[in-house]
Amino acid sequence: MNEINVAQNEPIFTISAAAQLLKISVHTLRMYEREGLFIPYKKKSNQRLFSKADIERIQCIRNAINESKISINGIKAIYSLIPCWDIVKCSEEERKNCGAFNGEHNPCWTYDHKNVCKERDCRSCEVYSKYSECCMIKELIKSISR
Amino acid sequence: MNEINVAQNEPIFTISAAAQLLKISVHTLRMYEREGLFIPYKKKSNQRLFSKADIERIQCIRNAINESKISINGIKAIYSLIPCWDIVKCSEEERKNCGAFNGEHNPCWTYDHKNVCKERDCRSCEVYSKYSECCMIKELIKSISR
DNA sequence: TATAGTTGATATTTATAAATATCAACTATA
DNA sequence: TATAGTTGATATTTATAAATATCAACTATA
Repeated sequence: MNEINVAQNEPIFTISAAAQLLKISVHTLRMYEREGLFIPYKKKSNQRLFSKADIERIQCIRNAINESKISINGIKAIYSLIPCWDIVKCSEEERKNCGAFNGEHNPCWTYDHKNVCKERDCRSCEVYSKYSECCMIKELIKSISR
Repeated sequence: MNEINVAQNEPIFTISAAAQLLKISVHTLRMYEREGLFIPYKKKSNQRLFSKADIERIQCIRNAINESKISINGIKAIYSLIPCWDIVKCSEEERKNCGAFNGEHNPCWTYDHKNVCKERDCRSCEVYSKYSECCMIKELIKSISR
């Protein structure tokens, strides 16, 4: 009953398995990672592992690129609009010196964090994991404007 | 004193003048318009006219495409995240049937409006005119999350 | 310990978005 | 009323982002 039902965030797929599931090459996957579109789990040996949630996230990135014709830099710019400050509740002072808060080209998880985010693991941070789909970002903006 | 200082929103430049100022072709300008990136003023004869504000707006679009490498569809997706509903203060009911509120691919001003926006002229609407620069959109998201 | 898979880095190819060109019909302005 | 500019529509070119290929060194696993 639970050999099939693996937890959504359990890193179980190797890069080649992930590539097969997504029908793309391992090179493409590494390129997306280098661009900061996702953060895979890494073993001590530096080998990447992907969870089901990772696969879904990357599928969403694929759709944005191939169907919606949004360039990789466009996706990064959209990710940079996620109101992370509202989710992690960082201080005024912290925001002043935060590249993520002040930038508009890169997702927050691509920055070296000094503040409240330093202790956080971006991969399990709500900013990264919950709002991975483009449609979720607009929903988030809607929810904070209530 | 005021022959030089023309109002920012006065439509004074023909398409060829605008193209010269922006160092692009009139074809490219018409393409951007067809994509819904901007709305020029139109004379009764259907001829376009551009204001200084229009030129600035299009310069910002150019930078996004050429410097930031964001595709046209990427820019459209970013524009679609502008919380117009929070600016025009439309009702719950109106939001339910609004393509702009529910979509995530196109700027609100590219939709046929039925609601509160029907009476509004998008070109002079704050949603369109005030948040034309990409950096302003993040600022807007910040301001509504206070 | 041998084989299959992984790492990052760089170089090359390809797919296509963005830009340009061309057209005949229409409009502005001198 | 003649010329220069505009309109939209379609066809073509080009610039480059995205994808792929190749490499030697390293790691996993049977």
